[in-house]
Amino acid sequence: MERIPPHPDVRTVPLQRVLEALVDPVRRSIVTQLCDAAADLRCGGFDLPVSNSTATHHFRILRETGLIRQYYVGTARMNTLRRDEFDEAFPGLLDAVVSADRRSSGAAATA
Amino acid sequence: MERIPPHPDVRTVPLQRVLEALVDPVRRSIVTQLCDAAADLRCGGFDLPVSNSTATHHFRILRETGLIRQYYVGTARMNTLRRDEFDEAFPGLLDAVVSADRRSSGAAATA
DNA sequence: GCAGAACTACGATGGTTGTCAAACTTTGAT
DNA sequence: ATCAAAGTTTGACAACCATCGTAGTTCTGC
Repeated sequence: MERIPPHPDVRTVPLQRVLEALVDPVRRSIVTQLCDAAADLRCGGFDLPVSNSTATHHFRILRETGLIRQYYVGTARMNTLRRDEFDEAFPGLLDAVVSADRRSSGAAATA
Repeated sequence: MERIPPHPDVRTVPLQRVLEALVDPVRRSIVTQLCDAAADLRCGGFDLPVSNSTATHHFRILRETGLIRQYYVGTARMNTLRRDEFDEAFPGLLDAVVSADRRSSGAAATA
């Protein structure tokens, strides 16, 4: 039996849904961390300021928005960024958001 | 006496604020219409599905986010897109959002 | 000066949503 | 078989925000 609900076709996801997904700082942090990571990450492998149940909620929204793909490895739920598919559906958006997010988060020394 | 509150320096506006501004469909419609318009538009010149007072609310948020600049001409409040400044602060973001928005709104015939 | 046009400001309200704790499920190891 | 680990699900709660109507402000024209 499948433990993970089906992933949507990103091209059918409306822009509204995408922006609603990316407007939340926690979800944006997930996306950014996934973008910076060399490999896929399990849910518990993220640095998040919320409880487990809240994190689950955010992962679900990202999955339903078509931003991430989830799959199980043992008891660990892995997450991968659906970059290519998403870029095709929303060209330039992920790059712009993630880049701006990195500037914001890593804003410390500009000298 | 100034009738319009001061406009922020776009570079000081956090990404969070920008996304919160762009996530609202009415505000995104304002930005898109402004993008498509040849000249500046007065508040009453937009095609919006909300009351006047609500529209004012949205214009204020866009101004405070640094996306639009407002100025009076008689009794008419004019609006202009701060494209260059915004693009410098958030490269690629406006383009990605407006492009995707146009695809969504104008989605009718693909034949 | 007065009327009207064009917006804005002010409360008030309703719906949405991010948050948590507690209980549950599934898998892997002992 | 049992136990722990890793997440999920459910229900409840609080905060935020888009929306509206009404009243107010500023300018133009007569």
